[in-house]
Amino acid sequence: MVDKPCAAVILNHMVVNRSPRLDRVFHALAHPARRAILQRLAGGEHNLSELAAPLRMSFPAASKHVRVLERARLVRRRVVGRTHICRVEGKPLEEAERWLEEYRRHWERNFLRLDALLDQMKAEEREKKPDHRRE
Amino acid sequence: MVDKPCAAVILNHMVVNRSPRLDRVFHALAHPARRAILQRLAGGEHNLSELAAPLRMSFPAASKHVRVLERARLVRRRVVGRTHICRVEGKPLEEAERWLEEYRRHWERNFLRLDALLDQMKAEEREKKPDHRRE
DNA sequence: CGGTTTGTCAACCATTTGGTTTAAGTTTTC
DNA sequence: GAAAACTTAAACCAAATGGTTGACAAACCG
Repeated sequence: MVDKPCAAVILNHMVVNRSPRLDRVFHALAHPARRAILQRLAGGEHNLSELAAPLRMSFPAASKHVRVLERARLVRRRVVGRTHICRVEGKPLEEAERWLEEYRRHWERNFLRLDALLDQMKAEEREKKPDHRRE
Repeated sequence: MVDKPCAAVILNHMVVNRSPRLDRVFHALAHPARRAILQRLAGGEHNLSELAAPLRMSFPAASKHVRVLERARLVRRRVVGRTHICRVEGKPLEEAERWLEEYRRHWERNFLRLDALLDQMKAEEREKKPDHRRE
């Protein structure tokens, strides 16, 4: 009852491919303030005050953004004295990059296959044009 | 009045580095249903009914997800008759990948620099240890 | 023509997000 | 010990998200 036979093959990979970690990573990257924080941290460690200073928002707001980055495991903090020092973490980003890479790979492979199919159809049409079936 | 001199250099790149397109792309990728739609579309074109079928949600909900993907320019639709046929678009994803790549580059370069700094500090400490200053 | 398929729109709802302000908790410093 | 620095917590708010249902508009098929 699936719409098309070729769709069933693809369904192996999806239906509901839950991945809360990936959700959190992409969501964390979806806000300019959080990307700014990450870019800042890419230059080295900073505490919360330093991170919040250039952002045009209140300190608690910036603190919440850092917390979002932590939930996505993109940032880790260590508390030394009264300051909370943050640094970036690489592994979660790798997963996101891997998803994008696989997506692109799948997509480009399909394009090649589509080109081949079009060539084949063109060749078939050249040989026998009497058989006229739509769809 | 900026906290540290080295911070001012980095501030060129940020403060408020608005990029609504990037926001939309990452936000679009942050939901499992939308990633599933993209993976499905990576295998070829589909209309809305086909996209909505495997998703455990109402048709209008799925339609909204496709609309989010369209606003992010990750998906384009063409209307033929009563069916809306969707296909993936590659360029916006490239921008996201570029951001991730630059972020990683910046971050890894800093790690190298940090290693060099640690070596230098170790060497200095070896030569003259009388100067004992905390921080 | 009438019914079915395909899809949108509008209204509604619960939850999350992103922001604020004010208060409170720890360290450090003087 | 008092003040200042660095953060969190709590209360609150507006807007966005993610989902539902029901009504409607086309387009296709019989």
